[in-house]
Amino acid sequence: MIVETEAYRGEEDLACHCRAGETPRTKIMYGPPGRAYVYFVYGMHWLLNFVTEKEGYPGAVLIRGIQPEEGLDLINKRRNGRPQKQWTNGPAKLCQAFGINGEMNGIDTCSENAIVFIEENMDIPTGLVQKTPRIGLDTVPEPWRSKPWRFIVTDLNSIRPST
DNA sequence: CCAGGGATCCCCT
DNA sequence: GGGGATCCCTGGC
Repeated sequence: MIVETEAYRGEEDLACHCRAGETPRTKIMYGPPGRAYVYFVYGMHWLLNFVTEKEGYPGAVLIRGIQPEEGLDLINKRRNGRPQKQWTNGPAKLCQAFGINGEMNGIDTCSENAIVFIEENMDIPTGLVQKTPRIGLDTVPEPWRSKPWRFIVTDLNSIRPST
């Protein structure tokens, strides 16, 4: 279950990779929605996004946190035996947990046999979704640094009782 | 518990 | 040539 996301939208959004226009790195974001945009940061981490805007207008949603429901043994192994709370509570952590890397960049997540896809599960009440500024934008000018385009599910226990 | 810094490399300037 | 949509370990308190 996806519990934390961030939105990046348009070349005018100076926090978005597309601020530099269409380049080999960003071209996926200019394509049709539903594709995976997977990129590499800090020399060691992969981050997963889903393209969200219509073809020709760049935009994507970064997946920053998930709650795993299946494959816990595999995730535990991939996360190197760390405490369960640290398995998928970060954009690079969940990519490691899912085995997501640059080979998945650009795949159509809506196609029949996509290895990365989103499955509709339940509606989360908007009252349980908190909005905050996006993370890691210390060098990004205003107003983009403060745009409340990060979304986190609060009070997870009211959706799914803790085990 | 929190703050600080190193790891490490692709892409853009 | 430099910075980055991060993570993890260390040291201090």
